Amino acid sequence: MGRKKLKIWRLESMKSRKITYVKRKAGLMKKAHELSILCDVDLVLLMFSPTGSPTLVTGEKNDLSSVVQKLSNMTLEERLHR
Amino acid sequence: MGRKKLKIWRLESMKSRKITYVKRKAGLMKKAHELSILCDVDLVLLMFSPTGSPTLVTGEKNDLSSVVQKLSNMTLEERLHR
DNA sequence: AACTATTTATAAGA
DNA sequence: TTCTTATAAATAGTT
Repeated sequence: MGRKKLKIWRLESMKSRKITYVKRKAGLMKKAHELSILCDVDLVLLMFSPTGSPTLVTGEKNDLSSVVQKLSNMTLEERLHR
Repeated sequence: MGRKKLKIWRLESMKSRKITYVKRKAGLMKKAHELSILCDVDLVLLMFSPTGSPTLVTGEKNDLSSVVQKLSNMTLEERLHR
């Protein structure tokens, strides 16, 4: 989107990275939330701004630790069967 | 996007949820990866399909546990100062 | 912080 | 179920 096609590599200036982060973070949060609602799935999105400020998005049902735990358990189970 | 505007609430049929999950998951993963590259930030995206299959996306530098740990530490620090 | 030209994602359909 | 395409949505550069 936008006036010109953007190449996906690290933006040179910190100023650009901050501006782009704010814009794209909003879009990503919206998309993550929509996916969790539409498809009724557990989801966690954790990101840190260029200055280190954290943002956490989770679906309706579960918090960060329980979802991470869910993955840990599953990975463990899968390991037992492979 | 798409031929018609979609209302954001739980899709009725499991079939729809599965189809929509596959499509939107791909978009969300792409966006998450782009954000981490463009803005050079740590990021974790963890989601489960309607049938429970997990997908994990992380930025280049960090894995799931280190990023979750980073948040834990930060939250702890912030609590100490509030 | 708001605008808008343009790119990108995707809901339906094939 | 993979591909197409009309349309909605996101956003890069601008103001």
